Amino acid sequence: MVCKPVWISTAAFIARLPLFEGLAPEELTDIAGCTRKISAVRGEMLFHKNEACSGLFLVVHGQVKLFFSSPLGNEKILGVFGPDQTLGESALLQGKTYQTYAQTLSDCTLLHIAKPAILAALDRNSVFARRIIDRLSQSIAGLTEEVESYSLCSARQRVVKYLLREALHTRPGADENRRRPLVISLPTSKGVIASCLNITPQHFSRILNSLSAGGLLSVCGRNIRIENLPEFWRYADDALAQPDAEAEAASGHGRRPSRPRNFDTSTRSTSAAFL
Amino acid sequence: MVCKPVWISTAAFIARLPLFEGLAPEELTDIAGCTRKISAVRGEMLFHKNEACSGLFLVVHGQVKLFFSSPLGNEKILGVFGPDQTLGESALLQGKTYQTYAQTLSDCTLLHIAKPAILAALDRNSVFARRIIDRLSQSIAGLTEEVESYSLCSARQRVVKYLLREALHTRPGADENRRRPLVISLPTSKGVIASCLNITPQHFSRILNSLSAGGLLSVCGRNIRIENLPEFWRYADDALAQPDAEAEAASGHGRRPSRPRNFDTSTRSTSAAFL
DNA sequence: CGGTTTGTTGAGCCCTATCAAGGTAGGTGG
DNA sequence: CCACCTACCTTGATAGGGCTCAACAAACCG
Repeated sequence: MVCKPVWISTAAFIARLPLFEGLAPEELTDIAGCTRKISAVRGEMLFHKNEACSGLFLVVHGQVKLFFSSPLGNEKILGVFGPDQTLGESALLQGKTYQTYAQTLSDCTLLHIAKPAILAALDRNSVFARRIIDRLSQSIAGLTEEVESYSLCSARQRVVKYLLREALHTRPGADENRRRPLVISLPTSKGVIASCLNITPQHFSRILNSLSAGGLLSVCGRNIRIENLPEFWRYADDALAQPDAEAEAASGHGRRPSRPRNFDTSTRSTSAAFL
Repeated sequence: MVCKPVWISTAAFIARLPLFEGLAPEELTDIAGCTRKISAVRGEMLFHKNEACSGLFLVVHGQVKLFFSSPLGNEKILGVFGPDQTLGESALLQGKTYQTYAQTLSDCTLLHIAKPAILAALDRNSVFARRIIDRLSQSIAGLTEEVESYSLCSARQRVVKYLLREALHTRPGADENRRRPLVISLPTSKGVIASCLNITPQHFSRILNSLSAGGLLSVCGRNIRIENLPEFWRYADDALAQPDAEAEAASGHGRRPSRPRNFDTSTRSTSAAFL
């Protein structure tokens, strides 16, 4: 069912990407010259945590996961990357080591652009630099949102938000007033998605069930139909920890709005500078 | 104990910062020309979430917190920023809106550099661009680490790791083999730190107690003395959820009246089986 | 000295993880 | 075509980490 793409030249593939748009032809050929093609089977490691970063990875075809792993063997997936996406930007540009592991989720074709080529382009071309900066900023925005989700949202809400995002991604036109059911198909396995959302597969399954029981959606394998979009939005916006959809809202004990807390007069600052 | 700094020219203050190092004098004066000084009392909002970003904030004196807030009034602090640190880089460079709220934790002096000045410098000076890129990458590294912590570490471990980081920050030389106790003083209130670590103040307090009962550290107000550094490291490295250290010790004493200004070393013998 | 902010302690409960089996589905070989 | 294997997913039971609620103690401040 997955059709192997016809292989075109690396230069052509690179030139096609928004990231490299506007580079001069000779700059592109420079970069293409420092690029090598990688074919990886499913389950192959692309890089390890704490490994020195050698360049930028570019997914041509297939899926790659970025993840952490604890000594106990637990793993947390930071994200899944598909065609035309890049891996390892931040490590590359910090001149440091990778912070995560990267492993293919399926057979993959990748390009690897050597570090010096990127750095050279960065120095020479301010438009390219600007584009890199945009990209890093978006990364920050995404991570920040993730932290917000973990901190302020329940697992249920994270699931709802995820589905909503996914839905709008597949059909950008569908706005919140749209009444018609919206069908989305999960981009990868449920287990992987669960890990991305920082919950266990079991819990994810139960949440989906519960939402289904509440009439919000219906599940059929990896296809999910959102039956009640407005309710979805309502749920995502509220930070209300909704009692189980079918368990009745009888116990309406909302949490007490806590006063903003803790001022302080000392001078130092906490952790390393974010933002 | 906090001494109000003598006010020097904004140009001089800016030139002093690593971020702007290497800029030509006229570039610096350009930037200084677009900079205004802000004096804020404690509790003042610097910006709101979803507000358009007008420029870069620079802390001269005082502390500012970056935080999210849920409809329920719960708040999660992303970070606390002190003298010489900057706020809002990523929003600025994405050309988008702020993702967090910013509020002063104490009376503050700040500088605000208008957006166009930064963007211009970025375009003109590739060294500056490079420095911004480094900074954004560091941001990403920090946030990534944060996500890792939330995903793979218990609250206890996050506390230990935080203290360790703080300890090494105040005394960089102290390496893990050092046996001597290490005293650190928390840079801000415990409530704020708890929020940064994504736990409640109550839980934070209990964890500190438990670590104290285990002989790992002793607490006196905002001063914390790490008694057993190697054990700290061991704990931070393992992802093991250690069984409660003082389960048996609980019956020992009801409470420990804290003595002002002095560490209380007498509370208990350290012979209690830990681990 | 009273009011306010900050920190501690106790009791109870809920969300979520863990452990442990089952189902299902797709691919492979007989 | 069926048996079998290996992911992948679901379901059930149980427990525990961390939060909530509620006081109270301590420190701070004018």
